Parts: sequence; structure tokens; C-alpha cells
Amino acid sequence: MDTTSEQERYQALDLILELVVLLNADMSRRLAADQLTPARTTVLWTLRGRGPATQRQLAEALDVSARNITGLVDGLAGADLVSREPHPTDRRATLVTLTRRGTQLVETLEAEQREFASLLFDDMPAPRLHGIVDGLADVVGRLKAEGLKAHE
Amino acid sequence: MDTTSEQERYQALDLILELVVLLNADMSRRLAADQLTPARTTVLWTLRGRGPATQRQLAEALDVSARNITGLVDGLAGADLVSREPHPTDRRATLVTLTRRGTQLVETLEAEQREFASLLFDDMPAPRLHGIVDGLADVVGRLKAEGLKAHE
DNA sequence: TATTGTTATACTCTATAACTATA
DNA sequence: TATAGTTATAGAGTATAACAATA
Repeated sequence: MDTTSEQERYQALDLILELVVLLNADMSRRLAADQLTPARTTVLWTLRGRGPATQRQLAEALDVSARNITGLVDGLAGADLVSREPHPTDRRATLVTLTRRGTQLVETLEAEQREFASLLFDDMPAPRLHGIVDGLADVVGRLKAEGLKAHE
Repeated sequence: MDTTSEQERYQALDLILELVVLLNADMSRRLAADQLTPARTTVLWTLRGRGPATQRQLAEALDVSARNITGLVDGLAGADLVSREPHPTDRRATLVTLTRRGTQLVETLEAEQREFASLLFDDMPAPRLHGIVDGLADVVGRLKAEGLKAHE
């Protein structure tokens, strides 16, 4: 049998949407324990990936307004997770930088994410894991192609 | 080769998280075109699934405060998508009910979701789709088991 | 007394527009 | 003149606490 049924396709999307809901709930719960929100965590994650950034660069990276970044950085700075450093050549700009506490927290989050991956997949048979990785990579590719079309 | 590597497990989780981001963006964009938000849409979806409900029941279904439901129903009623009907036996309660417009909108959304499933999966080889469905069902099961543990 | 929903209050995330300081 | 970030303002989603009407 090499054809997919409408029902099967709908079931696949349903599973994905259910997964979205469950993961959002799970992540929000974990983050709240560290007094973090998803939006602020995204800022920390971005800084970890690319190093210090101007607020303008963060706004573009998160696809969010400059005003919004001001608020997110205010919150993170208030928790001593990032600091606003002067930009070396442009006195209008600030370089948002992870503090030591921020760096430590991000490293903890990353470790927890690896633990979480272990929890979900550790005793999963290899063929099944391969099925997920191959299939989802395909779906993500299709979604991105769609997204590009939608932006035209 | 029948063992999974740490790297492969981390990659699987990464793909899932990327999917979450992409789907959230995609859905929000589609809903915004109909002047809808994710939270309000969840109310509509719940009413479609189980028929008229009291606000208290909606609060439990969405796992959200009663106050929050008041606001969501206010917004939906303002758009003529739901109405507050008197409860037949309890004069304290209201029965939130889909209007004709609300019913039509939910049906449209469901049709669009089916189209979306086609778009993602139509020309995907059957084994790959099976891999996704089996793998994700497994992951969802593990997540739910975790969630239950976390609530203890 | 307990429950349903609302008002009061507050915080986060989000947006646009006007403004300041610099380029 | 254009750009970086802030202040002003507004709306959605979320919460807790106090309150009114009803059970």
C-alpha cells in the first residue's frame, strides 16, 4: 500500500497540533519556574547563538517591533540576565549582552533541553526515531516553502 | 544500526521545536485574516466539539481563569461569533453558544485545516507519512505521561 | 455556604506613532 | 535626512482578589 488516505493526512496534522499544545504548556511551565517567559527566553537564546547584539538586530531576529525589544530587554536587565553595553562605534545603539547569570541560565536551559530529548527519545527504537527526523525535516521544508510563497 | 545517538535525539527535538515556531506563525497569520486570535479560536473550537457550554466549563476546558473567559467571550460576542444564552436551570450561569456566523466560520477553518494537511502531506510517500504518525503518536504519549508525573 | 460570572487591578507581549539623540 | 532607541498609547491574553446574584 503506497498511497496515503485523507484521513491519515488529517491525523498527522492533528498529532502535530496536539504536540504544539503539549510542548507549549510544558515549556512555559519549566520557564516559569525560572521566572522566565517564552519571549524573554527567545532573546536569551538569540544572544547565546550570535553573541552581543543591538536592539535593532534583536528586533529583526525575533521579527518583532523595536518597542517590544525595549520591554523585553528591560525585563531581562531587571533580572540581571542581560546588560546594555555601549556600542563601540555608534553612540545611538546599545549592545545587549548576556551577564554571567544570563550565560549560566542559558547553559542550564540547554542542558535541560538535552535531558528532555533523552526523556522523549532514549528508549525509542532507532527506526522510529529516523522516521520522525526524516518526516519532520520534510514537513519543515514544505512549511518554509509555503511561508515564502505567502510572503510574495 | 539499531541505537540512537545523542545527536540524533537532540536533532529530533530541534525539528519539533522549529515546527512549533513555524506552525504558530502560520496559524496566527491565517487567523488574523479573519480578525481572530489563537485564544478566541480555541473557544470556538471547543464549542464546536462539545456544543454550548457555561463559562465555567470553558475555563476548565482551556485551563484558564474564569476572568479570562469573560474577556474572550466578550470579544467573540462583539464579533457576533458567539452569544450568551440563559442557562435553562441555573440563573447564575450563561450558555455560550455559537451563532450562525460562528458556526460558519468554524466550518471554514476546519476545511482550511484539511486543505493545509493536503498541502503538507499530499505528495509525501506513504512510508514517510506512516513514520511521522507512528513516531509522533509515541512522542505525544510520552509527553502526556510526563505531564501527569509533573502534576503529582 | 458554595458557585457563577463580573469588576478591579496588574503584568506580559504585541503594535503604531511621535520624539530624542546621534549618524 | 535617516537610524537607534524611548516615551506615549492601545489592545489582547493572562492572573488574583473582591463582590453580586443565585444555588
